[in-house]
Amino acid sequence: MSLQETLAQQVKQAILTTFNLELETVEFQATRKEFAGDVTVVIFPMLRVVKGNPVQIGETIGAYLLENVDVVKAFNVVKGFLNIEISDSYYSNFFNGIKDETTYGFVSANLADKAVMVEYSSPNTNKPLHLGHVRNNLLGYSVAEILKASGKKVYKTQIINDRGIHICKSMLAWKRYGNRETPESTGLKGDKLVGNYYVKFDQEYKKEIETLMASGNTEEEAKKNAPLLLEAQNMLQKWEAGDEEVVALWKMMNSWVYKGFNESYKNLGVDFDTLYYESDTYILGKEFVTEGLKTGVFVQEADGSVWCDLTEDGLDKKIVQRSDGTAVYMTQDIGTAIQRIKDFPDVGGMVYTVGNEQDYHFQVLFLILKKLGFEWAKNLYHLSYGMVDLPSGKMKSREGTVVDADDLIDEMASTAGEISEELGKLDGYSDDEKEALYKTIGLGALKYYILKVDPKKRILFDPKESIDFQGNTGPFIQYTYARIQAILRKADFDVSVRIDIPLHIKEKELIKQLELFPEVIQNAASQHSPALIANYTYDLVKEFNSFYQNVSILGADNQEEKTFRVQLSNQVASTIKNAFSLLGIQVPERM
RNA sequence: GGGCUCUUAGCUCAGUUGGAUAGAGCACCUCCCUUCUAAGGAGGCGGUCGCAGGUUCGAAUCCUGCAGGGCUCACCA
Repeated sequence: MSLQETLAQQVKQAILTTFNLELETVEFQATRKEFAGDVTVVIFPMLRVVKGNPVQIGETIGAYLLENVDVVKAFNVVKGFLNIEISDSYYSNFFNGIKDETTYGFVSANLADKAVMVEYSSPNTNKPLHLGHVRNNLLGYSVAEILKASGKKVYKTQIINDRGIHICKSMLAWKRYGNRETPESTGLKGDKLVGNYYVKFDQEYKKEIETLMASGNTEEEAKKNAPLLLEAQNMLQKWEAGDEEVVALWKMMNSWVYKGFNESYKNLGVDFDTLYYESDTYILGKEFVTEGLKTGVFVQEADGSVWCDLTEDGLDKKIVQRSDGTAVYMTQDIGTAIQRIKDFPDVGGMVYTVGNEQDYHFQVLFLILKKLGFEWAKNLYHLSYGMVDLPSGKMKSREGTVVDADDLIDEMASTAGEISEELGKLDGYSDDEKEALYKTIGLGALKYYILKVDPKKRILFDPKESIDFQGNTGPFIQYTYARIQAILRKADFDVSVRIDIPLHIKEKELIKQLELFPEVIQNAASQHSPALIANYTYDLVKEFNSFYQNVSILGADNQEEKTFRVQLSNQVASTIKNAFSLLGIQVPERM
C-alpha cells in the first residue's frame, strides 16, 4: 500500500471515530516548500460532510494520525491545510526498495493485453524531411516509447504516401530536366535529389502559367491547362494502368528517396517495426466501400460517387469514392486501418501522429470505422500536434522555404561542438568520440526543445535565434547526468550495502521527486504527452543540482553518508537516463 | 458563416481530480570556482493568468458571452 493510500485510510478512520461520519475521498497534495511537512491533506472538501472549523478538524485528524501512523512524525495546520511531516525512515525504506532497479518506474508489458500501433512520420516520397516532420517523428517515437514503458505492447509504423500526382510531378521534372542524374552521380542524398525536381517542376509550371496568361488565358485556365500539369496527370494515369516505363521510373526514384529517408531516420534516432505503403492499401479500402454500401453505411449517388452521411453525428457528408471509381484519401485510410488489424490481430488500438490540420479528417475516419462495425475503432487516437511555423510563415517545400531536417541536426551538432571546444573539458577524447558527443548534445537540445512543449500548441521556430543550451534544455539535463557519472567513476568503494541514516533535507526532496516517476510515466502514457516526461526530468535535475551544490557527495563526513549519497546520485542518473530514453535522447558520460 | 483549438512575466513555456502568497528558463542586475565538471548554484527585477459575467468557502483551472491568433469545412493528400 502506498503512503497516500495508508494516510487516506487513516484520515477516514479519524473522521469515523471522532465524528462518526464517513468520508468518501481524501484530497492530498505535496506540501508547499514554505511550510513544514511533506504531505498535505486539504480539509476544505471535508466540510461538506463534517460541519465545523477546518482548523479544528485538521488538528483532530493530525493528532489521530500522529497517534496511529508510524511514519507520521509531526503535523501543523495552516488554515484548511493539514501539513504532515513524514519520518526519514519511510523515505529511507522507499529508497532502499528502488535503489537497485535499473528501469525504475517502467512497467513490463502484459502480453495478454492488446497491443497498440503507433503511426508516425508518414511522409510523401517527393521531398526530404523538414522541421515539421521532425516534430512528428519525435512525438510519435516518444509516445510509442512512453506507452511501452507504461506496460503496453507497441508496434511503430508509418504509412508511406508513395503514389499520387505530387509524386508524378518530381518524376516528370526529373525525366525532362534531370539528364539522368542519380544520387551516385551527384553525391546528393536521394530524397534531396528528388525534392529538387519537385521544386523544379513548380518553377517550370509557374513559367508556363505566366506564358499562358500572357496569351490571354485566365489564371484558372492557365493553371488547369499548363502542358506540364497535363503531362503529370497523364503520367499518373499511366502509372495506375501499370505502364512499365512509368512504374520503373517510379520504383527507381522512390528507392532513392527511401534510402535518403532511412539516413534521416537514423540521424534522428527513430525507427519502425513495420511499414505500410499507400499503393498497397487503397484497394482494401475500396473493398470496404462496397461492403459499406451493402450494409447501408454508405450511399451511392446517381453519378456513381459514394458518400457517408454523418450529418446526424453533427458532421458533414463525406466522399469515400469518386464517381470514376477511384479511391480518395479517406478510402486508403480505411483500408490501411483494416489491413493493420488483419496483419497484427493482437492490436487493439492505434495512435495516429498527424498534424492538427487533419483533426476533422480523423474525427470522420474514426466515426466511419465505428459505423463499419469494428470494435477496435473505439480505441483510435489522433495524436494531433500544432504546426511548426517560421517567422516568415508556413514552411512550403515547393517554394523551398523549409528548415531541412538533416541540415538542422548538423547545425545543432556544430553549435554543441563550438560550445564544447570553448569549455575545453574533453581532454583525452578522440575526434570521433567528440563528434559523437556533439551530435548527442545537439540532438538533445533539439529534441528537448520540441518535446517539452505541449503537443497541441504550435511552435514558432526562428532559425536565427539558436536553440538554447542553458536553463530548461536538453544539454542542461545531459550535463547533470555527466557530472554524476564523473562522481560514480571516482567512487571506488562498495555501494551495494543498505544504508539507513537521517536524511539531509535535499536528500529527502530528491527521494520525494524520485517517488513521483512511475506515476508520471502513467500520466504521460494516458495523455500521450512527452512534455510531462520532459518537465518531470527538469524538476528532478534542478532538485539534484541544488543537492549537488549544497552538500559534498564524495566529501561527506563519514563512509555511510558518502555511500548513501553515491547511491542516491546513481539512482537519479539512472532515472534521468530512462526518462530521456522515453524522449529518444541519449545521455553522455562526459561533456 | 459553422466546427475544433490556442491566449499565463519583455521572450519561450510549466501550472491535470478547482486549494495556501501563480512557477521555471532566457534576457537584465548582484553574488559563488585553491572543494565531486560554473553547459552549474543562491538571490533580485518582472504578472489585472486575453476581456466580461457566472458557479463555489475558494477559479489561471469549471460554465456562458466577447475579442484576437491558428486549423478546418475539396470527387487534393
